[in-house]
Amino acid sequence: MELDWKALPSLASLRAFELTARRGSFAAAARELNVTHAAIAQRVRSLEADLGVSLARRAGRSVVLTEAGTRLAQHLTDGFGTIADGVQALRDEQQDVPVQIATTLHISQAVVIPELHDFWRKHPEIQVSILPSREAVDIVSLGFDLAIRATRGEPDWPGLVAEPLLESDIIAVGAPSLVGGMKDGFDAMPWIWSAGVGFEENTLAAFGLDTGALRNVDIGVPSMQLTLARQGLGIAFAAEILVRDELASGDLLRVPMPSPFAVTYYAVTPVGPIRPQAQDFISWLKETLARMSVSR
Amino acid sequence: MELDWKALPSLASLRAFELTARRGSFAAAARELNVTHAAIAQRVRSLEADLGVSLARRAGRSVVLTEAGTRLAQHLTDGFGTIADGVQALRDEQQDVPVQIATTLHISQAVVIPELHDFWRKHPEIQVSILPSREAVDIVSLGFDLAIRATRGEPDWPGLVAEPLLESDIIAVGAPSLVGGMKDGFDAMPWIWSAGVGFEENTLAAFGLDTGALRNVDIGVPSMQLTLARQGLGIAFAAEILVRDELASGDLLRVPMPSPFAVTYYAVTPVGPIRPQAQDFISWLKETLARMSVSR
DNA sequence: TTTAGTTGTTTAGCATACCTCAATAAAAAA
DNA sequence: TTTTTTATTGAGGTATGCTAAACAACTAAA
Repeated sequence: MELDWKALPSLASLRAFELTARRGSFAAAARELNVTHAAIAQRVRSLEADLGVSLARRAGRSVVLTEAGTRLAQHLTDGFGTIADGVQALRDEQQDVPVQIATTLHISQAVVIPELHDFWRKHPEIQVSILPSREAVDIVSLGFDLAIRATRGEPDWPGLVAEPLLESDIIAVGAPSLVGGMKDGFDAMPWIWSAGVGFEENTLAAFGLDTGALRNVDIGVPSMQLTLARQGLGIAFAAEILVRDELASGDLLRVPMPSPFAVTYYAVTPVGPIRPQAQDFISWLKETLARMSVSR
Repeated sequence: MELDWKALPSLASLRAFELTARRGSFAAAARELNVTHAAIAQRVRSLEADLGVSLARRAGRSVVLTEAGTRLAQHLTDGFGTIADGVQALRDEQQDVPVQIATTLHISQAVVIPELHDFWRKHPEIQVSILPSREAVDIVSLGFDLAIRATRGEPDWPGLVAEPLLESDIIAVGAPSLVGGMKDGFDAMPWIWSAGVGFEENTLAAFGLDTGALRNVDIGVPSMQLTLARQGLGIAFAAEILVRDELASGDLLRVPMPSPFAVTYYAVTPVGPIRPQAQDFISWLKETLARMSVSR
């Protein structure tokens, strides 16, 4: 005989009775389900009425199952136990898999890694795996839980969901030896950028610079740009949040040019459900960045 | 590990997903649960969000389970199957037990038995067992499902629940040879009743008769009273509903005295749940008696 | 015995989990 | 192509199941 849902009483009633049977009283079951004992009593009575069988007799202060009730409770405990096992297995097997995060080297070094100890303190059971990569990878087919990406304006990543984390100005920075004391004339200095990369050329244009006439230090590897700037080889631009520490320490100086625009950092996830661990990480990241943001 | 209810997602969501898994589409599951397919889609998505795992992917016109979904569905089908088996076993074992009805000979002969074919036509699977008894028996300790009892005024049977079925006037009847043509002087006729039975003496008093001066035919067995009346041995009183057929056929004539009061028939059940079969019988009885009542 | 604490019962009223409705999109069948 | 079936989404409604509160019944401690 195949499972027929129409023949089953309300699942809430079955749940209430199952726990009552194991705990021996309505009150105990109620505490465990976070409801009042009146609710449990109602469900059990409704189940009795539905089945037309007395399941529990009130014996003084607690309840005693009838013979029929005992047999039913056994089936319920077995059945719900199987269900709980299946759910638990699904949850367990994800517990071990680390949260896989794709992001750029800059973001991970400047923002995520320095604060990670705080996350591990709050969620010691969650493994985190960060993969820094040069360009945006396909997190869906590679099985990543999320990426941290920045973009100017509205995000447009098809098949992905973007949740805003933080907004940060794009600023120009250079080594103190290069920038110190200067007020203008920065278009005569060497700028560190990659020719042919649309975003970088657009950014320079937004600074009011002519990419054609500019002296260009092209290292080809974006992750090295700030390193070069720190060594005084030229002026680079970056999101303020990424260089804040170096500005504070004096390793870099801000070039006195107004920020042409800001970029927004997003937590990007595949459409569909998000693993609880990944959700925990995103929530933590959002809080952390918000805290960093106000302390600017 | 013991079953922990707090770790389980909503049971409605699990139910929706289980049936979706077996039927292969939201729409099919929705039809079987008598809900819209939008409801199913919502439940499944909520389950996915809760677990943080994709369970079903859209594959063209229907849905295909993911690997995780397949495993979960197996547990769910097993678990809910066990539960359904337990419930079904409880229902089956009552199916065979007949509905046990305690009532008086009069009521069963005049009201229940003549209409029983109609009940069997509507509920061929329900067994009915009628026990006619002289006085009210303890239906709780004897395990009866219900009794049919009449009383004047408000019912008062402790430990029992009484549902009104029908009201019927108490009238006086006699054989045509005895009553035919007479207009009054019935207090001079022999009356059939049992001395010492409170209800019968009160009834006579209500008719305006003096039990002390009345000629008394006391047969001792209430079930024989109407038989004696039919044979012309005296005048008896009874509820109108019980003698209607004999009045119609002319076997009995109504004595032209106004009815002093009416009695109400009740379906009486033990407190607590009522077996579905017994409930079916009571519902049928109520309808049947209501139909008989209006055709008076 | 009295008193205090725990538990079950009942009712009315309320809240929210779950559903319907309606409009859209997309795939398969006709 | 048009028609039919199915999934998706968001807004809004409602029935199930809950809370609240007052009571009754029992137990155990004072």
